[in-house]
Amino acid sequence: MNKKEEILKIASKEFAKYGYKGVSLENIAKKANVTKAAIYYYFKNKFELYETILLPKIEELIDEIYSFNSDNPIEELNHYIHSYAKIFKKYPCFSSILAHEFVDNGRNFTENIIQKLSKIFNKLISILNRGIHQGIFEITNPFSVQLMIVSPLIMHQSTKNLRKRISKYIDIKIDSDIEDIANTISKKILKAILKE
Amino acid sequence: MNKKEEILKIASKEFAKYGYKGVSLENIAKKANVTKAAIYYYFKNKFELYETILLPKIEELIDEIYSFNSDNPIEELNHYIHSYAKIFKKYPCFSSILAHEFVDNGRNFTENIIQKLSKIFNKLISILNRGIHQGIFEITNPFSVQLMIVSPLIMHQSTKNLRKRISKYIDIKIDSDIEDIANTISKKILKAILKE
DNA sequence: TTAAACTTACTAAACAGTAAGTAAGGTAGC
DNA sequence: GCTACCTTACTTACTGTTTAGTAAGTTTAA
Repeated sequence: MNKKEEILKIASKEFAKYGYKGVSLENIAKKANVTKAAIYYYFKNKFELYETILLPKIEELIDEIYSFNSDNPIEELNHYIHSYAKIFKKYPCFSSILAHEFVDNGRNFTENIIQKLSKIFNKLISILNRGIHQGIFEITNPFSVQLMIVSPLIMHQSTKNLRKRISKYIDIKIDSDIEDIANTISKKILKAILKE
Repeated sequence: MNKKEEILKIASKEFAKYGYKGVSLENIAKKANVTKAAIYYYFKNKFELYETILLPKIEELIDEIYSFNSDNPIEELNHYIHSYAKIFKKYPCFSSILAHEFVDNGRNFTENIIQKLSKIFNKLISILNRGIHQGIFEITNPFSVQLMIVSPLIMHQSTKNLRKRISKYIDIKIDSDIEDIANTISKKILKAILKE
């Protein structure tokens, strides 16, 4: 593996673990067996390194979400939820980076990134609207639905260790795969917003 | 208002906004119109200041959650969810601090705090178990339910500005009170885990 | 006069970023 | 086929800033 790839690999893990501000380039350099100046040889600054990791994942999520079309809002919502799970599973760092940004109010999101996130959210809105229009969904605030979908998926990844620590005091098994969680969420959300 | 209270007031906001590591005591001092050394006069170190803010809120949440007992798991679950909403509404900084800790895997949680969080989680487990035992709840992983309850409530607070930024690109109204969200979540969760 | 409630002025470490240098390999000109 | 000169891919050693934390001194009120 060449040095640039090595830097990106280590940096992804670091940003996932500590968030943008918490990451030290010195530390990345040490773990990647290069000097800090080598990072600056490949990337203009800390933010360019960050964006190089983050942007492609957002774009892949958009592609995944928009890759499926159906007249059935239930199928569409299911695909929307599983798109997140699929990309989060493929890039575990991605959901953790998003988690850090969300609690930080997107401090390091450029306007470009905000627009891409809006595009993702727009898809959910159109799914919900069609469902309401077809009379099969209850009227629900899309922001609430988005929060109910994305935050458990994200938190599932980022609270892994915390759950492990808590389970020392409680007799309970740690849950398994993010796709299982996505299935659960998908079923529960559908059950929750379907009209009876 | 005396200086200690002023420091605590400012510090709460700062920890909520930036998380433990992101907070600068120099900055708190400036905003509270004291010197940094004044903070060290009242608090042994940064962590003691943090714990002074965090611990009482956790304890109040425990009290609130355990203040209600019923044989009806539906009522109990509803109370469990609204306990979070009540305390989060009373201390908006609390949910944001929790959010930062959760994405940080509880890096600044002492064993003491972990035990208290376990106690909270235990209540949910016993509610779910009773519901399952009475045959009215589906068998669901309590961690998933906890995530579905707490993460949207927390994220609702911490993504406020982010949602505002996104709504520039999307024609949608920002949702209102956290208690409305709690109501929505409570209804949806119940609908989701109730056996039909 | 003494204790509480601070302030001033510092230290040491960590941080993003940079300037200047260098080793290795390729290329151009003769 | 050999020298001169680039370019790529870095490293060394630094700057300036921000940080948690401290030691020693000062003011104020009982």
